[in-house]
Amino acid sequence: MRDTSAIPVPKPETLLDWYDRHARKMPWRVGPAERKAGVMPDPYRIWMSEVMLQQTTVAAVREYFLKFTDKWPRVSDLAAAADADVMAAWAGLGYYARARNLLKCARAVAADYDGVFPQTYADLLKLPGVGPYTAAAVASIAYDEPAVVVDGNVERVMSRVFNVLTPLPDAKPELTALAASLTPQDRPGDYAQAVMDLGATICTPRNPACGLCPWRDNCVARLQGTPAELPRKKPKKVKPKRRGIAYIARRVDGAYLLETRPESGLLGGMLGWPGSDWTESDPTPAPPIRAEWKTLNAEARHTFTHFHLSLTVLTALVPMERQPERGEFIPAEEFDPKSLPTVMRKAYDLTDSGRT
DNA sequence: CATGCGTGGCG
DNA sequence: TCGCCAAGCAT
Repeated sequence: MRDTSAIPVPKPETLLDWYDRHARKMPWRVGPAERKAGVMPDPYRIWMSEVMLQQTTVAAVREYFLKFTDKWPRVSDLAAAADADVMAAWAGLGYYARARNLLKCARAVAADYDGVFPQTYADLLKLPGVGPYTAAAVASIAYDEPAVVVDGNVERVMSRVFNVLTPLPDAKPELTALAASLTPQDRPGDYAQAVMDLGATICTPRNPACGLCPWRDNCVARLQGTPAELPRKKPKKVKPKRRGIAYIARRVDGAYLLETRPESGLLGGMLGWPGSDWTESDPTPAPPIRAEWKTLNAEARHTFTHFHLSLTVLTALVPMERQPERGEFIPAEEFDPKSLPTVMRKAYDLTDSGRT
């Protein structure tokens, strides 16, 4: 193996210089030039963006961020919102516990902190839906506290620069310590965003653009010729296949029979079609209302984090006076398929109404 | 502490 | 078509 002991440890200043020239523009971001001029970001908007960005791409977050901050410009506005409105606005973004915690957090800030976000890592960490990453990101970006920000980008950059061969998640403490060793006292917020920009645009999972990297002469994995092999990860489990039945009942006045799912668990708190459990064996029929159910030809296919789902969709037209055993009828003018989680919208899209 | 928890894009 | 992946958190 090549002797890498002579490779200099990377300097945060080098990355910050790169960030000054290449920072990506985002709706929630205060750019490096503005930031140097003394402009501070709105903690509410930083927190909102960070929660949305948890395990989610910038491209997907953009429109949701604009929608949320337009509807609810301040944390007090969000705190006063109805649960169903927030869940409906979040529909399609995934990981719905984030939306429930977002609202809980806004209400906690309004009630316990007089509508002003706490300003330290330690206090931020107490908020619902705010873990080590988000607390550090808000503390550093919104308040310039030199907190140690460790997300997937940072893990990837650190594992390559320092050639960490331990697979994740075991490597997490080591990578966190390495990240801490580089976190500067000066401009910690810009530095945190710089590492994430580097990971997103240069130090990418596949085909990293090492030639353009400001730390190219400090990266042990690059000097070894193996940056794309890092970080190593423990093998994942295979996703089982499950099946289920969804019942889409439309009343003659156009109202749809829907139900709000339980607060916890899969798609918790979201609106959905009544149906069977989703199981690996044959699903047990469970029609929510007496009707002449017709099975659609196509099935709705969807993959969740930990299983594949194939959903058989049944439809029926029911008379006004018929009472459902589960769920409630939502008037046609209040029904918007965009307020459904994606699997439920896919089922709707298979119906005659959904295709028109 | 391993597991549950979405979605869309990309190679 | 398919596995991997993206600014993680709660339990």
